[in-house]
Amino acid sequence: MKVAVDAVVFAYINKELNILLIERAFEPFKGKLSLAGGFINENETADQAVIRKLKEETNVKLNYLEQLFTFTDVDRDPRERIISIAYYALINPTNHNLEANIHAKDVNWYPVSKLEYLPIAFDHYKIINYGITRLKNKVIYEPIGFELLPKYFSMSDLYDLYCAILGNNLDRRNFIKKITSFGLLKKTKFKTKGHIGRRAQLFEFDQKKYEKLKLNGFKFDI
Amino acid sequence: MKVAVDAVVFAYINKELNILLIERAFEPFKGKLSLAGGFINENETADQAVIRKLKEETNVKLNYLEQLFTFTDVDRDPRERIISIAYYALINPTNHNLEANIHAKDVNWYPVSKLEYLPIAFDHYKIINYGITRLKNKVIYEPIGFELLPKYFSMSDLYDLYCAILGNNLDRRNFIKKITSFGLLKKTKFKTKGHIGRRAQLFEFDQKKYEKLKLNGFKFDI
DNA sequence: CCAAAAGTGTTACAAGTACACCCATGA
DNA sequence: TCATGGGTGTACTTGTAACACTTTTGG
Repeated sequence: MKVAVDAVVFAYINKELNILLIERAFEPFKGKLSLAGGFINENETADQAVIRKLKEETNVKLNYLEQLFTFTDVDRDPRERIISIAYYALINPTNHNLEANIHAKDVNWYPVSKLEYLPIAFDHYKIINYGITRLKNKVIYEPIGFELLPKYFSMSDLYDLYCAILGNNLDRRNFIKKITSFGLLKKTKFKTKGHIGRRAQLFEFDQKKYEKLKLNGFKFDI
Repeated sequence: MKVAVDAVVFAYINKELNILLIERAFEPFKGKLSLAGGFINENETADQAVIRKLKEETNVKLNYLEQLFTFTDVDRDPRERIISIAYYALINPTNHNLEANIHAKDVNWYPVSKLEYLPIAFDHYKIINYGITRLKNKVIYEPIGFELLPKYFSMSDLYDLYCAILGNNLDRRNFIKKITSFGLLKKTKFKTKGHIGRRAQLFEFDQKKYEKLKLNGFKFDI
């Protein structure tokens, strides 16, 4: 019995949630798309294996990594019994430019909205959907959305991101009112530029303040 | 690399949350307490392995089973590299009488409140705490508490259970008001007996109605 | 001056919280 | 008749939801 890791890697590109998939060069499922992943070495944890494999296969750097679920169906790999410890990861725009990566030949971003039309290998479609569900649930009560945005972002960026993840049922004013009420966004001295329309104030998420508040029982909740 | 399962099995006994532990007969950690579990066979899923091992080792029957987390620290077992897919399970009073079980010689229930004083083997203390945290979080937004109670239960049973799990910060009247408002408790024709004081109405959880409501977007939430 | 995106408050309604007394029963 | 646990309602506070116009800016 072998043990592998697989990672559902999310990025926020062109106002859409995207995931990272690799075009397989060999059988089984040659030419189809699969998650990044691979076997765990004897001397590393599963977390370390994910980070190593993502570096090897795609050269992306992760902002956030969390274990998702372990898939153990007996026939999930046609070759032999392989158990997969699945993860999901978030990366921000500084790190998701694949052009800059040497190893990224057959690695690409695919919008979540188009997944159903793609040929996805193994049980990875199931794993991806599990990841999307977890992200939707978690983004509501943990401030992990910021890991998908650049360090400085506008309220509109943040609002659009939440709409992209959750599916548009948010009232813009109420969203801003609530997120502002936590006092976790530091106003920076910067504004957006290079676009039409009014310039937006840029903010920065105050991670340290969040850690402190959390210790005192504060719960982030959109 | 070997793959095992371990289960944090919860029962509600004497108004306290208890977990099932086995006294180890052999080294390593001989005489210490460990979770029920064991290796996964080549032809079974992890879920099936948990059910099989619990039957073999403790003969208890599970009401609810859910994967918790996969623990992969390199040195978590002193003998060799063993990855553990941890589960938590809930069982109700019909099934938690260990006296009736042949294999249950060194298997016992231990109140969660006394865990810190017990000698617990491997990284199982960590796994148990992970399980307790998950149970606390999940019992709030999924109706899994009922799996710890007998089929027919009183409002006081339910209230006491939630207090035992969450730690007493509940207002009795508000709790009953809320849980009643869902309309998921069927009044039975039975009442408690064999105790002093006024007799309590017994209720039954309406699983089918819950499934239906859930499809329509209903969210259980204490 | 126009098109585009940013920014900003109020009101109505729903939900949550705090709180105390009477009832039924068997011993 | 008393001790024990069961059962119930209201007022207040807080949070959520719905909703539209003005401001800034570059072209």
